[in-house]
Amino acid sequence: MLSNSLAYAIKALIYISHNSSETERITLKEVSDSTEVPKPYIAKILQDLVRNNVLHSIKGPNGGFYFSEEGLDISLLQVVHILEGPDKYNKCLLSLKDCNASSPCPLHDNIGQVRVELLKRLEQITFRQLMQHKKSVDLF
Amino acid sequence: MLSNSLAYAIKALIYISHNSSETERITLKEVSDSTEVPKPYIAKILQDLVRNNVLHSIKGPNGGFYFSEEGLDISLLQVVHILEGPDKYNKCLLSLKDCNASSPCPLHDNIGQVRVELLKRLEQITFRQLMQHKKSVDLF
DNA sequence: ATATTTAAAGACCTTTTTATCTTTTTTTAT
DNA sequence: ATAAAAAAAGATAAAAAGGTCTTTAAATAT
Repeated sequence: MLSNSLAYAIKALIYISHNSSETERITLKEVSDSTEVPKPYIAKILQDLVRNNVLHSIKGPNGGFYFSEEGLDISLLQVVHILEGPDKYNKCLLSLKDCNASSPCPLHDNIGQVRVELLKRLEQITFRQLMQHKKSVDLF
Repeated sequence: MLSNSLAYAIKALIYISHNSSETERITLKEVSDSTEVPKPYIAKILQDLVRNNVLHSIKGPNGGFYFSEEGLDISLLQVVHILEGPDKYNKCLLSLKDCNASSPCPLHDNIGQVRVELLKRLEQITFRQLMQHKKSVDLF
């Protein structure tokens, strides 16, 4: 239901949210080791998130990735938009061009409700919330 | 949210459900023309559905695809299982092995509910229902 | 200044999904 | 029997997703 890359990103971000601050950065190696996502692959994903200001990073000794205070309030939906584009959960389930509330496709009212609910929840969930989840501490 | 192939399959099946019977078969060409799915691609999908008894087909002149009476009661979930395998909407959103109600991952209770609702609806919807949808007549 | 540590960038490879083309098999009408 | 109509099967190609490797750039400690 969620892509591989998105699930990896969420795991990595939860890990970083727990362990980082502006002064305590997490290295790529640590993220890769703890989340068990291949290093070059998670690197690509994190680079993308840094470019889009979800995370910050600093190079060199004692460098690494960290969440700023504001970053923690980024929603899952924003991460989806960055990694998969804005259309991922936002188009007609049958890819019809003229599907809408007044002229709905046969799935629009039924499965479409689920899609809308998914969007709503993705928008509500932030990393500040996720990091408070009890399991997220020993996820890794 | 749904794969390309699955959306194609659903469109084709809705079309066939409207226009076929054991004596009136729909040719591949007609399906391809009406749904605007490339012929060889929709052929592959329909073959798969025939092998799995969702549809029936007959070769030769006046041949084609048709839904049997029982076929119309096949659920969308069964089609998902055939085309995408049983795990598609059935595993932990973060792909954790030990994610369950008593030890849920951080998405389990929230996004997981949406997943369960999706499964429930996919299971309830049959082609007999979909063919009664008003738009499904002039979908194509 | 230099060496070391670390992320960034870019080239490359593999697998899966999407799509096309060609040949074969089956059925029917003549 | 033969020709035509149609699906089945299989081989191939293109694009996207997933994954790896190497080089470059930046920061820090010495």
